[in-house]
Amino acid sequence: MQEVVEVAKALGDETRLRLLCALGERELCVCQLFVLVELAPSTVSKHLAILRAARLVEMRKEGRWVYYRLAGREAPEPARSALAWLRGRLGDDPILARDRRRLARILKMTPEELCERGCRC
Amino acid sequence: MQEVVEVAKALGDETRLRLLCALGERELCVCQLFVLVELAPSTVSKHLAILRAARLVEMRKEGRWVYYRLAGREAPEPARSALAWLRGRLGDDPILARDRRRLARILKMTPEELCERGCRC
DNA sequence: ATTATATTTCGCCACGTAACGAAATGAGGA
DNA sequence: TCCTCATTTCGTTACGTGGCGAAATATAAT
Repeated sequence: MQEVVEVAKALGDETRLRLLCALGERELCVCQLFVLVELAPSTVSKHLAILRAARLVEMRKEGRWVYYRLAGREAPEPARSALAWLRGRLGDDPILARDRRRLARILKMTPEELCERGCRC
Repeated sequence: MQEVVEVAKALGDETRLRLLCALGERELCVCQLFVLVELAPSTVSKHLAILRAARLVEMRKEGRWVYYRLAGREAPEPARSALAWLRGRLGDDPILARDRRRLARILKMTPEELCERGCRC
């Protein structure tokens, strides 16, 4: 049961849902994520740690950058089915729609470019 | 999205999962529920209000007693699918197993008997 | 080696929330 | 009507959580 509680708690926050939604189609670098949600790097890092503890996302280090992606086949059932539940439920939200538009622009830059333009990561 | 956040928050608490699990098979009176989870009536009442706000349960008044049950067909999609998600995920937990045993004994009494025996609701 | 920089950890503050008991509410019964 | 009693609401307290900036960590580049 504790595992279910942890997953549900992780999903019970608007910022974390935005992050999961952004990761729906592709993996993203932390610097792309905090530019997207417009919060301090430390704040986004903490959110990602919570999602990771609930096994909803996985991470991958590449040089100076850290990439996050949604949990895959090897994730425990509660997390996997929760992601499936989410996918069906986050269709037409104005905040998420705005995020998708902003993300499209962010994706036109590589993490290198994004950070050089004074995102001051 | 706010609706999804509210449902997830409601599910992110052990006591509330125990209540939902107990309501899985049948409706129950508040006095049965707080005897089950061994918390103060006011505490259980608040948990039920949170579950009700998230549309995960419905209530029915009958005389002095109030009965709660899981939300049915007329509940909004996020709540209904969340309950379906839950059902598959709360199988073999020791706390829930204990609750089932205790609930079997509680169900042998009517709410009248339960309250007369000094449950001091 | 030293510096620069992407991310995380830590310490703090403001706010949310779970617990309780006391008081309020509301429905029956006397 | 007045009283009883099941439930909810209110007020309080302790603890959890989201936010930030500063310091620590780790990796590349010079």
